[in-house]
Amino acid sequence: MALGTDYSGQDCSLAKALEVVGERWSLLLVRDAFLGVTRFSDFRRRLDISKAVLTQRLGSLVEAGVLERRMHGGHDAYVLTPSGEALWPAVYALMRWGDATTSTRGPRRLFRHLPCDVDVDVSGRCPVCRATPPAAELETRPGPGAGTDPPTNPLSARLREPHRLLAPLRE
Amino acid sequence: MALGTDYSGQDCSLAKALEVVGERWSLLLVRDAFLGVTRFSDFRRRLDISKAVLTQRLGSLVEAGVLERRMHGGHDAYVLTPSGEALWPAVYALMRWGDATTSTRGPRRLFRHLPCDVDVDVSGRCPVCRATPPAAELETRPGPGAGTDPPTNPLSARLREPHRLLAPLRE
DNA sequence: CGTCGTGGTCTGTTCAACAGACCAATCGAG
DNA sequence: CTCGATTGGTCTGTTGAACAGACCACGACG
Repeated sequence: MALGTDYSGQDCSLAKALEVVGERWSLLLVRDAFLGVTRFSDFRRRLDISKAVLTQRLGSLVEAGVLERRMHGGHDAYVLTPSGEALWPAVYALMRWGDATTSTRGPRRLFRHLPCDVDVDVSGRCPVCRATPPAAELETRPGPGAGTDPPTNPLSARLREPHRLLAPLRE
Repeated sequence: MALGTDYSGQDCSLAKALEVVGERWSLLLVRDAFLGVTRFSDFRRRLDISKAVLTQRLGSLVEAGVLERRMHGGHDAYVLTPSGEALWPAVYALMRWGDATTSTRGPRRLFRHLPCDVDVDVSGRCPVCRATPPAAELETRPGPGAGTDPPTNPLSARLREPHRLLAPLRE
């Protein structure tokens, strides 16, 4: 999308947002970052994306301030910045719409507000404390709409187990 | 994006959603549909998109059940279906993220909950009735972050005036 | 020392988006 | 009725992004 990525001349917040996260793969990378994926090769395993494009996407997300790249011994780690974490409501809303339109058995993934120990509602709000919790306070687990096939790789298996959002899966 | 539009093999609601609205232009078309745009030529005027691609995008949104095409005398009208209207929380969340990351003077557009006569908050909720109102109950107007240049065409000028979402601008 | 995993770059190909020409149907003005 | 403008497209040639896959440098491990 990159050439056209500049929806220039548009005085619109949505267009600005899409210039950053509207390209192919971008939001799926952000989603996996919320789930705890941090490494180049792990993003690749999850997404079946070409290396060149992954390099480019991670680079542009870093440049846009959505991800931060941390050198970490032998390997790198890409983690969400506060600005990237602020994408959570948008990611959640799109997931719920995807569930509503394509799943007959309910959400594929559920999110529990850890301090209150309840699942958030369809608008992302905690029914107990009535707040819209940030991703860091949520734990995710498969929902009734989740697929039944065995995961294709150990990484995806780990991502299916209940775990806190934003917690890196590897040190 | 269309070839790759099938994020196939992904058991993920976000991927399903992006297969429908993740292509270039799609969400901007949906945004304009919320603002009341219904006609082929009006989408074109707003978006500076090639005719062939617009034809294709409108077609795939209709096929996906997001838009409905109504023959209407000499011209056609594309209007949001209930499923399309359900995209409002996602569109709103992305707009707010776009504002937060690219606007220094606040939101470019504000949304008022008509029954309660108050602006909705950053999470899309009405501070009075505490509900997350559907788009049909909202009125929009320019916010403090809106651009100051004069609109490039009469259509965009009309879209700047306060008006109810989903209300067609033309009969 | 060989080999595996990591994190890339480079090359050739394919396919979607683009600009712009063209066109049939309809509508309003004269 | 005729003329021109508008609407809602289709078609063609070009460009550029995504893709598959080869290659490579570095470090860890056995």
